[in-house]
Amino acid sequence: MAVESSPAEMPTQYEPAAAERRLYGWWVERGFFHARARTDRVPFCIVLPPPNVTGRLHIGHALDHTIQDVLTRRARMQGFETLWLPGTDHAGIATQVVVERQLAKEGIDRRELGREAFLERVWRWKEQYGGEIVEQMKALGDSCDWERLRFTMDEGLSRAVRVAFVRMYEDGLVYRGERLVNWCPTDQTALSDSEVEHEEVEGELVTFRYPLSDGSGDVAVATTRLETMLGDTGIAVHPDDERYRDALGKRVRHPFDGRELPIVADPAVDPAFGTGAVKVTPAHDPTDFDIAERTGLELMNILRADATMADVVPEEFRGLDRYSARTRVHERLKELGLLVKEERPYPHAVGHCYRCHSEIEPWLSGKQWFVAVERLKEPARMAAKEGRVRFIPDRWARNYDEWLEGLRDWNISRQLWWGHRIPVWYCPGGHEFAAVQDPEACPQCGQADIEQDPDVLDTWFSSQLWPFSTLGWPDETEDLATFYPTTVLVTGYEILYLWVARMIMSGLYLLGDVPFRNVLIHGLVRDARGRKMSKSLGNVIDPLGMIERYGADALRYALARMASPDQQNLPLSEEGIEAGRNFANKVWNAARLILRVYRGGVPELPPPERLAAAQKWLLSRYHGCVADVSGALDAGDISEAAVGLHRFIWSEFCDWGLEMEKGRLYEGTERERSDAANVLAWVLERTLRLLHPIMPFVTEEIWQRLRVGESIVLASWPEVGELEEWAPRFAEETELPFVFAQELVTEVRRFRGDHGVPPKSTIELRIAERAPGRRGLVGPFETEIRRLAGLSSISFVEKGFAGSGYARLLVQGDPVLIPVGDLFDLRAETTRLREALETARAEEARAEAKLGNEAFLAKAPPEVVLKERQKLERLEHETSSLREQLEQLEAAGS
RNA sequence: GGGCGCUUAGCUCAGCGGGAGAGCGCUGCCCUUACAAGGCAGAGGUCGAUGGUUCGAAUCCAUCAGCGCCCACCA
Repeated sequence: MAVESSPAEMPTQYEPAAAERRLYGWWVERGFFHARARTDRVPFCIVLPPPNVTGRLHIGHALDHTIQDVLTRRARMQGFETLWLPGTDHAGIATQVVVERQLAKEGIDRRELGREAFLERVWRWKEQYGGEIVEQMKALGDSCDWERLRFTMDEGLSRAVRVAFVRMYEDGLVYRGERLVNWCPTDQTALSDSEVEHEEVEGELVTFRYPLSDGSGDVAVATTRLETMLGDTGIAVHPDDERYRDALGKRVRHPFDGRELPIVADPAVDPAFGTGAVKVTPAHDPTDFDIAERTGLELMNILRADATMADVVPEEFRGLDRYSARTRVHERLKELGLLVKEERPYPHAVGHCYRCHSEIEPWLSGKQWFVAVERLKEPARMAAKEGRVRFIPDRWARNYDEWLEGLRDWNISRQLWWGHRIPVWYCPGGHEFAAVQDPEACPQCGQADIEQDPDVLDTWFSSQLWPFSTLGWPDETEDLATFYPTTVLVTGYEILYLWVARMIMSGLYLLGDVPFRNVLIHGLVRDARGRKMSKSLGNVIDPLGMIERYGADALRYALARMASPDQQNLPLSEEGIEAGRNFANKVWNAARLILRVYRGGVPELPPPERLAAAQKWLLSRYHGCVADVSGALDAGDISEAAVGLHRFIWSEFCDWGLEMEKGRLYEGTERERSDAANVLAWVLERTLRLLHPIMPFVTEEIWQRLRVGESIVLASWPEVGELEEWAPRFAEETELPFVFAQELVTEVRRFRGDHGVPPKSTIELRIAERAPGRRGLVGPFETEIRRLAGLSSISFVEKGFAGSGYARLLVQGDPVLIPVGDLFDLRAETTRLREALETARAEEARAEAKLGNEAFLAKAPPEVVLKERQKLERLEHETSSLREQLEQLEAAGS
């Protein structure tokens, strides 16, 4: 799809919308993003953290995807066999809840519908909305291999889940047990520890008394969840607590149902806290559960699945929800005079459901499935310690390690319907077995009326297999052989434990190797759910709206610019995206200029002896840019790369590089024009390639107009070594003269501005040579200086030159004289020079003091001392010049 | 309760041992044939506080203050 339009047809403003759609479709059609498993190239692979199938792309995805696409596109240009594998997650709870809500609007409860009909509804929902996020990824420009698109409930991935489960089951790593679980009363399912978010709430701590049943007094206990006292089955004190020595073995009487609760001793009780006595509610508190196990206290489950009071509690509380029950218990204790103390507010952390945000109840929900993590965690810790998995930034490695160290068994059964059903069957004969294929009968006793476990697996159970299940595991596919372990995983830190750590454990266990060699962890964009952050920027930023308005490149640039690995919070504003849009437009217009003078084809650099100093300068700056960008990307610092490109393109290439070529381009000889055009096109073409991973569309759009190849997607990544031979020489040759030229031009422009001298009136400039060699400094850039500063001529005068009617500027200590005639008011300039003299003198004094310091001379490295000497020399030169100028001015003015 | 991070220009952040930087915002001038989504010039900071190490500290160390995040079964 070579672009046929000529430069003249390039509008003055870049228009992203049409270009993006056209280019993306063409890229996919040409198969540029498709990776081959049979390859001689070195593989590079990223698997996309699968977004929820029914989700919409939010700004957090946009960031995550931008980083991945930058790495992917660059790897492709570097010649790797590059695979970015996309896919979506069925997101068990999240999706089920959405569909349930949908049904609720129609007045239907999922239980009425039945499991199969309900699942049909979910699948229909998935078909309807499941593709949306894929389309949105395309709008962003994600260069995924769409031929490999996966979904966690695909046939292949479902089989991977079963194989993994069965293998772990048979290996004793998956077991079934009855323990307290984190129960969400709203979603009515168990959750793993990782799915519980602890948050501070302003609670209350209520202390009340249990009367001893022998009438010899009472025992005070405290709680933040007063309603749980209905399920108390004992009181515990520390075994060594003197205060309760006599109470041990006695009983207290429950004030509402008269049950007698034993007082037991357990070391888990902290005698220093509160009264030193703890009410024990084994069925509703993990610590209490453990105490009960050790001391033999009974379990009393007082909650129903929806967190209302069960029938075991006294009638007056029955059916109340937990909060009403709390109030009611409070009232009744007060009536009975058993309340001792109320502390309110009493801030403490309470677990909340990560999906619906209800308060979690520790609850006995019958038997649940668990993964025993003891044997999994050590290999995973070792892999990080030995560097087989590298975290970027590496401080996450420590968090990872400590999390694994404290990890407890993982509850994987969910009381949901949407998900991978647990592949375990039970037969009336009491046998239990796991199978990859649906069995017809019990393998032990042959009975046919077997029943499958009703629960489904935690979504993260399938997610943990993602880096290899997507590549074909458990089959030994070519994809798996080529691309596993993958190169890098890119993700936010919020799912480091939920997901990343588990992939490492399962990859090591099931395949014997880590799933990825690097984990690039980025910060969080202030997100769409309006989550905290006191300094909220206000409204949610919708990536798609931004793409429509400013273009995908603009959004990508804004995100890339923030994506520094060290940053945890990545604030994004619409102004930032606007800046991205402006940048794209800047590149576009630089290209417009060049395309007016460059005919297309592969640019060729003129031989070095034909290069103007300005061209050598530009080439050496370009060389620095390649090194910076490559270095930044190697270190995973997308931000650094984006900022470096912006600086080079805008402040160096456009502001000076292009401006300095205009003379040759518009007024030069035929050869000068052609050489200048080639140099500019050469730098532009390579710069586009450097920028392409971040801003794929505008770079392709321009690159094709340069007619250097089919697509920039397949172009090679610019070599740092390309100018290795010349760049240092160019830099050395041009650096000092360029800085002088730049300062001179700026000073003259400032002078024009301050005194209203219009750009069109040319100036005959004189430079008083104070030091030898100034002519040599001006020479290489003389024509450029004249053009940019609007000078008709530059001449040199002796240093004592004392003509009147001149304004006197100072450039690097050299007096620069601008003829201004008799009517010109020089007072402003005089003031300016005075101020300049003052600062220069202050700096001079500082340098003198430093060089007069013996310790400095003795201990500072020689190059620092040398630098300081040069600085002092320069300042001396400058102050004496300034004094002289002032004298001249005063003489002329008087 | 444990751990991590942040505090630099009005805003958002780079710099992490040797002369305070960027983007946006602000001020002035300019529709100069690449770009007004632009050009040119400019204003603006005792680098959170205190103490220490050092010839030299925004940069290293300690303490403190404020902010944020992660982890955590103290009623």
